[in-house]
Amino acid sequence: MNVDVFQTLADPTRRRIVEALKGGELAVNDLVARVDIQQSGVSRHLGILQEAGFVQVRAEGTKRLYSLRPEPFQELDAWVTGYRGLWEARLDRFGQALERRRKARMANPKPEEEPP
Amino acid sequence: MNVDVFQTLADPTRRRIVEALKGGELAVNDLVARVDIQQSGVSRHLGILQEAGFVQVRAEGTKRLYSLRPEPFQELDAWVTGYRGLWEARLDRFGQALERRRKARMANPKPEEEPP
DNA sequence: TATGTATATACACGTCCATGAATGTTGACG
DNA sequence: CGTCAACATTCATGGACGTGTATATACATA
Repeated sequence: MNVDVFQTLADPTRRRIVEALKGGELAVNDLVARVDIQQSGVSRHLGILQEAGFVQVRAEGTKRLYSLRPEPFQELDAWVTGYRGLWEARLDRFGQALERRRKARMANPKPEEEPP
Repeated sequence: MNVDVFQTLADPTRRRIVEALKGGELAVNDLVARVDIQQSGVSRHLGILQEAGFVQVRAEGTKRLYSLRPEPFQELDAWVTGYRGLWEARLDRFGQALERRRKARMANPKPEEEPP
């Protein structure tokens, strides 16, 4: 977790891996199929992503299933929050009303399922 | 604007410049005083930030006043929004209530001033 | 016009890093 | 135990990039 979030996300291949994992956990070979680099490269990128806290691993037989972890994204969200004033302050009243409704929708995208 | 947002933000010196500009527009020499690299380096970083859409320039005599632009931050915000489900979906009902109140506060930090 | 200040650009250098090829390791299964 | 499959690791290499030094450009002022 000592590696920088932005530096980790700077590589386009790493972002493609992260976006592929948005749909749920995937094995290394599945990722190799979606990112057009060698398997060794994917493994190294996954190591970097893991060290930065972006992914976690789960062994299942010989396969290693990688999935996303929320922490670095929260960190990124907190960082960009410090700059929201750049555009939110410029919204007029009508725009602010729209914005509030958009946020309400985002906080409640669909009726949430029951916790287990 | 053809340069990648993450790649632009990957450099720590560039982030220090951006954070220094959060307080408002600054001349190049002011930035040199806050970032411990040479003036030529600051100018080159500002060029990169400008090409990526992060900053804009305004000439005043021989000085060039740089200030932030909202677009790349909005782009970053939109990107991380695609991953908010990673932690928001895991909140239980109590946490969700807290989260909604936090968002309401953020959408309405204080009574907004009148537009000019 | 001459001089100083503010900023941008050119050039060279060293370092970091993403990639491919090859090899190592571990688990499954006959 | 031998073989195959899935994945990690090592090594070498080419390219990108941040930095400093030096130089160029533009503006202000005497």
